[in-house]
Formats: sequence, structure tokens, C-alpha cells
Amino acid sequence: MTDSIPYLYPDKWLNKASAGERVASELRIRMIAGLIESGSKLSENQLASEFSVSRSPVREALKLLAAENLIRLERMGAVVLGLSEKEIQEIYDVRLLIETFVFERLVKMDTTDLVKELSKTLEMMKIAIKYKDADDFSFEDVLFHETIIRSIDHSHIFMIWKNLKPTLESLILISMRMRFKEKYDDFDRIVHNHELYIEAIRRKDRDLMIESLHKNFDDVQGSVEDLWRSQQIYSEGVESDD
Amino acid sequence: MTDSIPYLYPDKWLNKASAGERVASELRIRMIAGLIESGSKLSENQLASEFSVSRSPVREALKLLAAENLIRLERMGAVVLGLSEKEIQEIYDVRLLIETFVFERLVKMDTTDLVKELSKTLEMMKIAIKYKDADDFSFEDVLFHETIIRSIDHSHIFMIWKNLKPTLESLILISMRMRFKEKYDDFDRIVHNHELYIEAIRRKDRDLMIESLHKNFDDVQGSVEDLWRSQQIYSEGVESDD
DNA sequence: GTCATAATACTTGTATACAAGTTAAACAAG
DNA sequence: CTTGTTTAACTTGTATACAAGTATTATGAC
Repeated sequence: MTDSIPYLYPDKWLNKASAGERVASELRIRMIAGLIESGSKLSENQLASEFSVSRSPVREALKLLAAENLIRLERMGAVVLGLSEKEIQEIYDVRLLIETFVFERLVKMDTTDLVKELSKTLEMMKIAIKYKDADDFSFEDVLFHETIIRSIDHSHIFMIWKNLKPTLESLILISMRMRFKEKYDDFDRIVHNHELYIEAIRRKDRDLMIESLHKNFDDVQGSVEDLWRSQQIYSEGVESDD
Repeated sequence: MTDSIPYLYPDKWLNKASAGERVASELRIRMIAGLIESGSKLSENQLASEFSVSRSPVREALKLLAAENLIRLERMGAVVLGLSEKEIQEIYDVRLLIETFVFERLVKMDTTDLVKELSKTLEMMKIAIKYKDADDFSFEDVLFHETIIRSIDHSHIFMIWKNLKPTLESLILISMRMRFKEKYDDFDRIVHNHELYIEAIRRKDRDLMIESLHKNFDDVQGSVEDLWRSQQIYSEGVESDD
């Protein structure tokens, strides 16, 4: 068995994470990047030895991934589901659903602090672009949307976000790493869309919000093809064995 | 420590559940029934000895409850959050959100099979009423809504349901046990509302669906007071110790 | 009495051990 | 060669052991 697969998930995002979360994060991004094929089977013992941990954290990881619908737990072994194009579409359905819900609440609130917070995050994103740091950029991008959702103080809507977040995070991360290499110009547009989003919140303009939301989706949606290509790049020099 | 608290969660729903799921189900319904007060702390060891299992399944249970926002995992011990009135309102926000989404999909589909399935479930509900079996009734009631949501074959919407289901299930269960004792006439109305819902799906009538959905909410919403009263009933003869 | 420090009794996270069950393979009979 | 049975190697779920860290309590100096 080759252990040559490099770690894809950023180490600095795992500061005080347990071993289980680490394993889950790494497995998740590998599945989304296509390094672990849909349909393949994972066993606790196999993963435990592969990641040099005991079965306890592996069990924890598998439970997490099962809750995210990335694997299905069966009698013997967990079968990898991965992300089909349908799944990615579904994720955007849910994002649209919760972000429009959030916006309906936002228009009844004072959004001054939120706008300030979002502006700060956007500045951070610009810095990340300037220094070509895909990981930092992705982090701030995810944070941007999380900040919006958190602002309405709705614990169940936020739960939905918490479930969606890990998958989305990996998706964005892979997509952004790709763009920093090959489509650097995209970021002008991405930044502009986020500015639009902030403006929509500031002006409480529903139409503008929906517009920027859809543009934002198109951004990531359009990058799905990049994603599939990335699978080839990531798997270069890996699939020698097995 | 008193071990005198009777088990609230139906045994027959735990056929092939693991010890962890059993503990989670029982803790969940106790929290929702108010037998475990919000703010109290749970520790793994304490729960392990209380339920006569080891820490492994208890850890599993706590993870599940944390994902449902019923407890918050902290450094030392898990603090019980329970269900405030705000939380219950939030749950209905989410139900409204996903069921209207589902309906928008349904109107574009052939719903013949679904209507048949729902009719069957409704018949089951009627039998449960006839035999005054609150647990059976609750089971079929939850199944009714699950069947609708499942029918559009949208895995992420279904994930949201899966997260919501356990809490809702306990909520309905407690509410229905109450009504079978004290408000038996309510069931005529509940059955009628479900008939309306089926009719809305059959006719693909948005307005009727929204109407019956709201009525359905009012049914459970109105029973929240019952819920608080139930906490007194359940806790009769229990709080002797501690 | 008050404050600082040390000891103790908790806590969680991880590793390992064991039991029960399932799959798959080996093997024998026809 | 096919079929049926037994054996062996897996699997998961649970219990237990251990290490590292945290809160609390006890202790002692002032």
C-alpha cells in the first residue's frame, strides 16, 4: 500500500482539532478532489493504519463523513459516495434556500455591524489574493458567508450551515487553489461579487442580493469543471500502486 | 443517585439500534420533556454508569445530541441546552422552509405513488387513534412527513430532515401522549389536516398546501403548552432525590 | 482571614482488548 | 465442475486502560 498521498487539507486549520477531525478533514478533501473514488470501500482498521491512529478517532471521522453524506456506513465497511454533479447542485439549492431566508431576516435588522465585519473580511480576501494564498483566501471566503448566516442568530439555520460547511470548504479550497495557478483574473470578478453582496445587505436590496448570490454560485459552479481537472492533477504520480 | 426515572423512549423503535443511539434517544426525549433541565451538566462517566454502558456509546450519544443542538460539548462536561420556545419556533421555520421547497419540486412531478403511500400512512394513523396508541400514531405522523420529503430525491434536503427528525419525533411523541389522555378530540382535526395535505399534493395546489402546512404547525405549536405541563406530569414522583 | 501554591480528583482523547457477527475462502462430496 | 459445509479472516460495537490536561480543594505562609 502506497502512503505517498500528500496531505491536502491545510495543517493550520487543524490547530486544536482532534485526531478524528483531522482524519475526517483529510478524507473529505481527498474524496471531493477525486483522489478517493466513489464506490470504493473504507474499513476502520485500514484507515487506522493508514493514518497511524487507533480505531477510535477513525470511527469518529466516519461518523462525521456519514452525517455529511460523503460516505454510507454499512455492515462491513463504509462505501464512498463522494460528490456527483447532482450533489453539487443540491448544495447550491440549500445555500440559496438558507441565504435567502437569512436575507429576509436581515432586512428587518440593523446591519451596520455586519457590513463592517464583512468589509473587513473582504479586505482580508484581497490581501490573500495579493499574496496568492489560496488557503487564506478560501478561509476568508467561507468566513464571509458564515458571518452573514450567523448574524441573524437562528440556531437551526446555523446548524444547516454547520453541516454544509465542511463540504463547501473543501470544494472552495480545491477550486481556489486551481484558480491561483491558472485563472488569476477570476479574482477581480469574485471580489466584485462580494462587494455587491455587501452593498445589497447595506441597502437591504433584495434583488441585488439575489443577483450577487447567483453570480457567486456561477463562480463556484463554473469551476466544477476545474474540479474534475484537478482530480487528474492531484492524482498525478499517485496511482502507481494498487 | 436515583435511578427511578422511567424510560420514556419507545423500546420498539430501538430494534437494531446501538447502545449509543439508545442512550441518545432516551436523553433526548428526557431533555425535551423537561426532565433534564437546561443548564445542567452531563459527564461521560456519570452517564455511563447511569445507563450501565461504557464510555464509548456515551461518547457516541453526546456527539449525536451535540449535532442536534440539544447539548453543547465543552472542555469539561456537556451542558444541556434543551428546547426553548425560540428553538421550537426555529424548528418550524426550518420545516416550513424545506417543505415548501419540496412542494415546489412536487408540482413538477408525478405524485400518484406518493399520494397512495401517504393515504396508506394516514390509514395507519387512524388505526392508531382508534386503539389510542400514541406511540404508533407519532411514528406514522413522522413517517408521513418523511415520505413527502424523501419523494423528491434530494439528498441534501433529506439531510436537513434527518437532523431535524429526532427532535421533532420526541416533540410529537410527548405531545401526542398528552393528547390521547386529555384532548382526544384533537385527532379529528389532525386527521383532517393531513387529508388536506394529501389533497394539496394530489391537486398540486400551492395555496392549499401552505394552508394545511400552517394548520399542521398550529397543531403542534398549540401543544407547546401541553409540553410544559407534561414536564410536571413526567417529573411527578421523580424529583425526590438530588 | 487572605492569598499563593501544591496536591488531588476529576475531565476528555486515544489506544487497545474482547465478543459477536458476517463475509469469503477453502475444501470435501457428489 | 458444481454444490454444500466448515473454517478462517475479516468486520463492527463495546469495554477498559492509559495519558495528558483542567478544575477544585486542601494546605501553608503571611
